[in-house]
Amino acid sequence: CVIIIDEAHERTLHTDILFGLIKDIARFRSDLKVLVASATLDTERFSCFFDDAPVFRIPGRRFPVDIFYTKVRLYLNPCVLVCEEIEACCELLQERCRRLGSKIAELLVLPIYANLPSDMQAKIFNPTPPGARKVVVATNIAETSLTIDGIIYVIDPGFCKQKSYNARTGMESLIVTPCSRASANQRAGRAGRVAAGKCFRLYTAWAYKHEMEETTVPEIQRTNLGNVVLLLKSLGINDLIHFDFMDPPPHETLVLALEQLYALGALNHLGELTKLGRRMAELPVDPMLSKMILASEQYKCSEEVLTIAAMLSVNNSIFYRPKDKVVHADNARMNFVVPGGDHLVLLNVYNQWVESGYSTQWCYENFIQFRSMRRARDVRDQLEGLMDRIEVEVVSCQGDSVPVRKAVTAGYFYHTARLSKGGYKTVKHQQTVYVHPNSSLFEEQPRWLIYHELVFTTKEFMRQVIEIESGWLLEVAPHYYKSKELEDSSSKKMPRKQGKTKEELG
DNA sequence: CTCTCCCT
Repeated sequence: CVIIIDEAHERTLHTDILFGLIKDIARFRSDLKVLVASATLDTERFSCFFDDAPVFRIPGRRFPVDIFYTKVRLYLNPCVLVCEEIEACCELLQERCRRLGSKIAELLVLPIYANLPSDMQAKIFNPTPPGARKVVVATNIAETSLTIDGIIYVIDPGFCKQKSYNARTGMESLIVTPCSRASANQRAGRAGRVAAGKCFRLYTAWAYKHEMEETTVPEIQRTNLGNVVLLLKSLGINDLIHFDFMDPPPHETLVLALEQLYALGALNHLGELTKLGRRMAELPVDPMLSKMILASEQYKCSEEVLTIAAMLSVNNSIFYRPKDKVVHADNARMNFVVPGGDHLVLLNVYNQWVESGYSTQWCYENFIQFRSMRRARDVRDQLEGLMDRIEVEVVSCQGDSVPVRKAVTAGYFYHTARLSKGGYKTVKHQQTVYVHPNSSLFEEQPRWLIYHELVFTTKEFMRQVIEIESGWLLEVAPHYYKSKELEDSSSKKMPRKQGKTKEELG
């Protein structure tokens, strides 16, 4: 039996988990052969992790790429770095071309990024007309995920946008950071696929050598580990603090994940998986989402909650808002607003799309991204298929929003915010947070809110919020909230302290 | 008063 782990250098969350599991299994399976394939040269790390496994070097078939550095660090126009980098950069280039007029040959400027509608993505593959040149302005989608034929020159600004996770506050953010040398080399390599090429790095040779990290920080060290911990527990791995990770995640991240799973009732006070936890682990989604789906059984609204879970899983890419049609797009979006909050708006969008017969035209007319809807439908189908296994009957609450909001509360009570004089504060950490301006509740400002996620961009924003009543918190999580902590007159609103230490839970 | 690196 042979297991191959390909693209190991990408160090995704899942390959890293696989490393740990396979190393463990290989110890008592002498018939098992493991082959780890990596495109980078840091083979020693992999070899060392797998008990000094032998290394084979397979030469690649690539053309040479000349690399040029600048004398000083060059930055793209600052506005390009601050917001909507790809679109802004395209506009900048096009404006320069207009000013040069007939002095230069025609230059096609084309953007590419994952959330760009597919028909616009397809343009980068069209053959360039004779005499013209093509510039593709890309995110790191072009670094790994797709290959564009005929690229001879690469310009590398030396930055990337990376997700980072703060386990103390449970907040994630996208931060522009210098990329690693491995990433820079991957980018340069894109110039040498069809012929000898050139790569222009907008930074100095010194910066490359001394300032950049050798490799990118693996995803496992900068993400929420809730579902990883639940998965490992369900596989019978109890001592996560001592699990053999190639690069262990921050201790606080593991502790927070354990703490949240305990609060959700997925783990008992010994850190063992409960019956509820076992059912939660059957669903390939984050623990809170999983708990929300399981709670929908009690409130007889699984039909609606499955849709909401699916819509929440396609991150913020449902509504299409092109720059030149902002007013139209915002009007279209307003037409979907229903009372109660964003989850119910998403439910409304999905249901109307179902009524349209899953129509592409309907999406186009309503400024909805078809690709995201199709993805939501796939996720929903997959989740619905698992309902049997976790013994949840698929039923509808027929338009009543209370059961739906209670089910959301049952999964997300950890994400409660309360309106006070200074604005919203999280109940857990008394952290000041803001309703995202895209939210349907942006102007309403209800007293009690549950947020789906907390993201830092220009401020600490709650994205996807739903209005709740404080009494529901007691109903769905009596073990977590005590009634007097929710009284309006009380000045301190703290959840009950959890007496479990990491040792007990780990 | 926003603003999306990538994938499951």
